[in-house]
Amino acid sequence: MTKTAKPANFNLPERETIIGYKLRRAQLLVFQDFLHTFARMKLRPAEFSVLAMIARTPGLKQTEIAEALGIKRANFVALMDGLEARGLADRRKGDIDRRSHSLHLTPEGERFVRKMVATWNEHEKRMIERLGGPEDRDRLIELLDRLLAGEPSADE
Amino acid sequence: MTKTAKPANFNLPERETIIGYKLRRAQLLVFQDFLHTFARMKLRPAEFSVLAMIARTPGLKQTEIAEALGIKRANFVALMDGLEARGLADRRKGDIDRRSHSLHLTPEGERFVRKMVATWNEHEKRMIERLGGPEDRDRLIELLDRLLAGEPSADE
DNA sequence: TATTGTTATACTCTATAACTATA
DNA sequence: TATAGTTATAGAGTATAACAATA
Repeated sequence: MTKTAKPANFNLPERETIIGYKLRRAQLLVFQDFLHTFARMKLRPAEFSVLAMIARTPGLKQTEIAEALGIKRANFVALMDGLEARGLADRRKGDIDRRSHSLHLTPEGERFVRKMVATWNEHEKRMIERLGGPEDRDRLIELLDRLLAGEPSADE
Repeated sequence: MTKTAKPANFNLPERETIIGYKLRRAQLLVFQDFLHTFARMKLRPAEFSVLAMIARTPGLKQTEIAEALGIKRANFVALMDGLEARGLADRRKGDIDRRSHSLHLTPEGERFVRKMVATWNEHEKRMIERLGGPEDRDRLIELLDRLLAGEPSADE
C-alpha cells in the first residue's frame, strides 16, 4: 500500500536494475576502498595511475600521460607538482623539443611504487573476493569493455 | 622495446584489468550518454532519481529521499529548490510533524515524469544493446550487486 | 535535548580561456 | 602559426558546522 490515495501509473524503471545507478554505486564503493587502503600513503586514484604509467613507460611527455588517463593537461600540472614536491617523480626538459617535459620516477619514487603495488594487491584482492573470484572479475571486465567498445579508450 | 635503458621490474597491474579503473570509465560513459539524452529536458541524474522516487512514493519526507539516494540533506535543498522553481514538485508542511516537508509531484511534474520515463527508455535501451542484450544487463547488475553486498544500500 | 530543513562554507574534480616559451 | 606547459578561473559534486523552528 502506497502513501497516496490515487497511485498514478508511471512506468518507472526499478532503481535496482538501472545500469548507470548501479555502476555509480559500485564505482563509489571501489574508490572508497581504494581511498581507505591508500590513506596512509596519501595516494589518490589519479596519482596512482600516473605513477603506474611513468613506472611502466618512463620518458613519456606530460601531455601524453594526461591524455592517456583522460586528465586535462591544465589539471595535470598541479597533480604533477604534488608528485614532484614529494620527491616521487620529476620533469626533465626534452632535449629535442625543449617545450616538452618527459616524466621519470626518482629513486624514492621507485621505492614508493613497489610499496604502492603491494598495497594495491590487497585492495584488488578484496574486490575480487567480493565478486566471487578472478573468473568473475574477468566477466565483469568483459561486460564493462562492451560498454566502452568504440570509445577513444585510454590505451590499447 | 621500452623508452628506458634499464627496464625496472615493478609488478605493475595491467590497467585494462583494474576493476576500479574500468568501472569509472564505464560509469562516465553511461552518465555521458544520460546527460546527452536528457540535455533538452535539462535533467541531471540526481534530479532524475529524485523525481522517480517522488513519483513512486509521493509524500516521503525530504530527508528520507535524500538519504535513500545518498545525497546529504544540506545539498538536497538546492536540488529541490530547482525542481520546485520549475514547477515539477512541491514541498508540503507535514501536518503531524510541522518541521518536515513531504514531497509531491505537481500535475506538470507528472507530465514531465511520463516524458522522462520515455526518454530514459531510449537511453537504457542503448546501454543494453551495447552490453549485448537484457541477459547481459542482468549479468552485469548481478556482478555489481556482489560488489555492493553488505552495503547500507539505498533501498531494497 | 534532538531533529528537519536551511545557510554558509570549503574542498575536490573537471572544464575553458589565455598566457609563455618554444617550435 | 601551432604546440607544450602553465595560470587563472568557474562550475559541478560533495562534505561539515551551525542556526531557526519544531518536537
